[in-house]
Amino acid sequence: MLVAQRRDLLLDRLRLDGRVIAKDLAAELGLSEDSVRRDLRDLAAAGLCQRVYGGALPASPATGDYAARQDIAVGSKRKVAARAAALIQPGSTVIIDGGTTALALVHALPADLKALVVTHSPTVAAALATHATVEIYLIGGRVFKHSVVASGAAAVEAAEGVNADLFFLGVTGVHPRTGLTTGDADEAAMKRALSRRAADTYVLASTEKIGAASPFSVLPLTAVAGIITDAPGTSSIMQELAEAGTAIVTA
Amino acid sequence: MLVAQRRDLLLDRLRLDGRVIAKDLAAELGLSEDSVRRDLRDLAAAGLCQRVYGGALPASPATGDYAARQDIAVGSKRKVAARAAALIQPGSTVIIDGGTTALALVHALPADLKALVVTHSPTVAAALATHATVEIYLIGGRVFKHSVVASGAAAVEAAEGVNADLFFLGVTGVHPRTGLTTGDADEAAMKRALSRRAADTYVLASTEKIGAASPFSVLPLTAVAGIITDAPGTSSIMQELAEAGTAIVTA
DNA sequence: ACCGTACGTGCAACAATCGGCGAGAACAAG
DNA sequence: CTTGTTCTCGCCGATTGTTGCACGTACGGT
Repeated sequence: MLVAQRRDLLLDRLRLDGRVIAKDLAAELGLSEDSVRRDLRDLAAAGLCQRVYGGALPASPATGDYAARQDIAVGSKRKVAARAAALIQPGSTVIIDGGTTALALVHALPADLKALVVTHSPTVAAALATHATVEIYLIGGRVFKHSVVASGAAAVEAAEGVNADLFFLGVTGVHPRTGLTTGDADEAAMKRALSRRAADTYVLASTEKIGAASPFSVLPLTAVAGIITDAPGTSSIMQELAEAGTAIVTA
Repeated sequence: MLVAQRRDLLLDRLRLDGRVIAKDLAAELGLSEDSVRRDLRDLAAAGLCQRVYGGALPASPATGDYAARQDIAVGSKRKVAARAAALIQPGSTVIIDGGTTALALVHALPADLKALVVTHSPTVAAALATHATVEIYLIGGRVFKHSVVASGAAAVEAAEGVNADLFFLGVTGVHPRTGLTTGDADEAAMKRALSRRAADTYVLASTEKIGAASPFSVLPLTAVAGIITDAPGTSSIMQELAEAGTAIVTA
């Protein structure tokens, strides 16, 4: 076991378990707690984890000194992405939509996940290229710039050949009455086409999407298996969604 | 055991095992740890692996295979890219291959160029998204990670529907006798398919490609309209190429 | 307030690294 | 055939990195 490898392992455990206990790791790896502590100290110094008494936690997203709003949005997206990633079964086929939340999902995938990811987003595909074990199938077509995804007739046609277990749908609005909406008609059609090719569709809805509505309707709320969000269930909009029978997956 | 052979073995082990331990390799090959270390050091300098205490790890695709190669001969690539961009007529349809030189071409495109760019590289497509006036058509298919392009049957089929004026072809080797070569058979087939769909094919050949050869043949030198390179025409390889009747476009 | 546990630091032993050196092989030029 | 050059390889010594242990301190639960 190389030192650098061990540190990667620590970071993996942090991502997967959300924490690391120095004593346990020392026992598992068969070395002294001192060494584990030293590693954690170094990783913390590099900003890769947060040191706590007894072990360490993943680096809190709020470590940076960015604009506060951006941090919240990023944190929200990351939470939603992490919850979405947990839904993916090894060996399954997953369709991932375009957009920033979908991109966060790519980064939240476990490093050793073996799965086939289908996407119509070149950005998602490019980001996945750095993942060791995931296979990538890219849906081609006319690329629309505002959201950087392939859409149009050719893309819909290419999507018809796909059969997936899950589809992670990104939208710009989730509203109790208008349902799931987005800003472009062609894109909405593309999202519908992808949704038809998956057994279950989950919506990636970071906080700011909840209660918002955009011009073009994608799907009714009843057409999806669940909405993944980190918005608090106590808000009136969330309660309306719950009353409408929508399954809420809390991140 | 030849030196080059030994280094290939090291890279194979890195791919297969995800790590190499200097001590073990030295014992296995029956030579001193110093030699193994020297090899690892050189490979790391070339961006092909990441040196760590006790051995080496594969270069992460994010920073290594792709990003490190990007560092190498960046000036050369940029010159070639600028010359290639000058060949594009406004209003034409252009196919752009994958790879770092192709990416340089994207950045070298005039900001006000109106053209349709067809590509099977998600990286190229994503980079083009920031361009104001260029339209993008993405060819989908199975994405191969080492070069981050869509290849395979579906991609070839999707390419059949395209008719372009120019194809900018990226290869890893340009040699007077072996012609144009690359490192993957499927990729070579894809490049041939794209070449058939364009009236003229130009090769993007930064200096380090000239005189090099890779396992799989893409096209003979006679099949392309020209080779864009910044290698000096005085070198013996370049003179051999010229004598073989290859059109050289000097950057 | 007390006690067990975790923490950090300094230390010693050991392993790995790096640069330089010289021996030997391969090769070209005279 | 001899000479000189270049490359590779193993070895040496100085340096740096890693590890476990000991000791005093800080922390958290009871």
